[in-house]
Amino acid sequence: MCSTSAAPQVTTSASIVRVVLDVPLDREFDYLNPGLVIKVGNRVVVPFAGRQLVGIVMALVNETDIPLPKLKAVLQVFDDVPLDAASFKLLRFCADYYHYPFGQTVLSSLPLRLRQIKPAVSRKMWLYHLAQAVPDALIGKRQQVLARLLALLQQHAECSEAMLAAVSATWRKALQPLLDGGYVSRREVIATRPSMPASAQVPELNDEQAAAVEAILGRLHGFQPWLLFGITGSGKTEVYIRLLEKVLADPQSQVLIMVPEINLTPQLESRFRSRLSEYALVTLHSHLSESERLQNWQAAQSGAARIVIGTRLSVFTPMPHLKLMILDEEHDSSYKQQDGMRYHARDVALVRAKQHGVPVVLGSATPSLESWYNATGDQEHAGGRKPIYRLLTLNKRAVAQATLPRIFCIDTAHPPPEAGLTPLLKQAIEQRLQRGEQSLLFINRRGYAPVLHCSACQWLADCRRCSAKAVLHLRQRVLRCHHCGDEQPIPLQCPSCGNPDLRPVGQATQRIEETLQQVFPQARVARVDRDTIQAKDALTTLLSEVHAGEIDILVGTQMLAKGHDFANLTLVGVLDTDSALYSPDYRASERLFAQLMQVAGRAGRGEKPGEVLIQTAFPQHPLFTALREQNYAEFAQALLQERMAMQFPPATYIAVMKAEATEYALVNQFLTEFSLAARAYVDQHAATLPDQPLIYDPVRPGLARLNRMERGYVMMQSAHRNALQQLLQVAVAWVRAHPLQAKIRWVLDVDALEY
DNA sequence: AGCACGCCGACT
DNA sequence: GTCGGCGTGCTC
Repeated sequence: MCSTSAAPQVTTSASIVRVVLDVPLDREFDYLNPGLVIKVGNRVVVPFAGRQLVGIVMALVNETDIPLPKLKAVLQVFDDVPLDAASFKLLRFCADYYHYPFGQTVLSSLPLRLRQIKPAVSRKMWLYHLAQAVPDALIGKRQQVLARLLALLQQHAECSEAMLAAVSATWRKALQPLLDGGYVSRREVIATRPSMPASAQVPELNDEQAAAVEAILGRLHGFQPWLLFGITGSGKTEVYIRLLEKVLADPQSQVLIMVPEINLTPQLESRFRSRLSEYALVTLHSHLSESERLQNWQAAQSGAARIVIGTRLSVFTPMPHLKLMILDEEHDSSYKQQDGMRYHARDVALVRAKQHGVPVVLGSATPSLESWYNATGDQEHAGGRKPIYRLLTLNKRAVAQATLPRIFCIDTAHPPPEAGLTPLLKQAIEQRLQRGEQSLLFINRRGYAPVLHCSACQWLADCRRCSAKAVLHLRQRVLRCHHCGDEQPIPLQCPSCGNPDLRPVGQATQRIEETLQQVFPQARVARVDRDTIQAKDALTTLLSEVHAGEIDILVGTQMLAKGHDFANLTLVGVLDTDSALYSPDYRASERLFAQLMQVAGRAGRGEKPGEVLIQTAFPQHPLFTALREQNYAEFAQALLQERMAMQFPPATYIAVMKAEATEYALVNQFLTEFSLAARAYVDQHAATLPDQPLIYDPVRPGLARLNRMERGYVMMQSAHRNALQQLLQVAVAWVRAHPLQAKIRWVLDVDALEY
């Protein structure tokens, strides 16, 4: 059949299979079908450069440009079709927008089990029921097993596999004819973990919450982004629950809820489980085992799971009946993927909602400036941008008695703090101890002290692999780099001048914990940071101790900032955040404000009023003025004006070409050539581009060396997304063809948050 | 990204 | 004499 004649290469039937693979080559690969039954969307195993890979069939074709002798045959086909058309559309958009190879985009959206060659055995659970009366004639006299199965099905509305298996080990085989004949049907069930005892306590909505619910429910059909701007404790979760109750009442519906880090917000999951216990709920996050992940993913993909709660990756989970998306804590930077395809789950969610024609709710007490801009538009300039999102505001705390915490700054300039603590803060802690209330001290630095210093020659301990200081960890007796994890022994004397008097300088969690124990010997002090919370449920254990009142003072990093409700916690102390006030990173103050609002929200969640004391040398800083008034809107407006003036996002769109190598000279050469080529493109196409993107010279990031790699980047910026995208397409093609690209590591970060 | 093919140093 | 170092080049 196949001729050996020259081009054009044509075969007589659709015997060529076009496949995408998890390789950094942005194209499809053709294989011969050796006579297997293959459908578009199937997973196949194919030979590729001396190994075997799993690919996804994109098309079945008759012709190929590849010389026939080069074509290899598909080795194996799995009969599942994991991704639907809507998923491919979303993945295609992302591959284009983030300039990432389509094959890698597609494959990385699948659970690991579906990317592996061994067949993915899914452990689905089914419930069986009688669909219609079975004529007696169908049951043979000797079919005792079948008769007993039937009796069981008549007794019960639904039978689990375990019930049927109790009849006979051969139940599957016996039942099959009735399933085939349509007399018995089955439905998939999701193995739900025992939910919390259904707390029948349904809180009443206050007027703001009710208005928000009503507004969103009034526009359930069609694409509509909402920004739910609600202060901490204003009851955003209750709003979500009410929305879900309404949306899920339609049996043909699914809801996707995204959270920053699910293991840090177990309370959200359990509230959904107990309040919406009649709906199958699955979670998708990094703490699942691979088989759980596969099972949950498949439950979402089949439509059996009605509620999916997941981290950023879940934005790609196929959901055939998706009707609503919710993205909680939308400002959280963990929605941005920091390796591989550097997508932002919030932005992808918006695109997905638009493609599906469904609403998307972004919730936050401190929205990202991007979302704030989209929800409020450009208020400063006449004829400026109109809002794209609808803004809903929750200004009141949901628990009526709970009042907002009072926020004060303690000036560290006048009476300098002793071992990190000002007298005023110590007094406040003392008061709480006397009243039997709890305090939380927030310091965003783990370890004992951030630097080790030689008093004689001013030497400071550096990381050996990074351009960063090594952090002193006294308990483990090491100097550790928080960027690369490298550890080195603590020197007994200064390596530079031999002076044995090396001193820890500055404060970190371990040291504050030690100080507190000295100052308040009777207090029960606990520390929460990545070093103490290594065991899987250490955090849960500790939190329950806090709830039980077994802890008086908590010291911790931002781990403590998120979503925990401590009714008896009435004091939050914030130590040493000044470095973020004058950081060169223009996003630092936005992040600091969000972080401080979040920790402040930990105080006074119950009926007792809370107090927040912030130690700072700059109490007059506008950030603190806005924080004291808890006026995010005003602060955001001021920041936004600044960004407009500086032409930083969200006033403009940016993309960053990042490169690293062991020699900076290589990085510099590559990036210099890159910026020249990019500028040449922009100059040549000035007439046709909607805007001339700005291309900066190569510069080094704040952390110039990381893990022995010298780093650099080129920033590209434009007020027009399309202009930037057109440039990026050419720029990436240029890089892929460049001889240096194999010698260095490069990545394009579209809408980069950090560089 | 991997893996193979390919030419130069210290080892059973 | 080989085992293996990782340089460059390709993958249907």
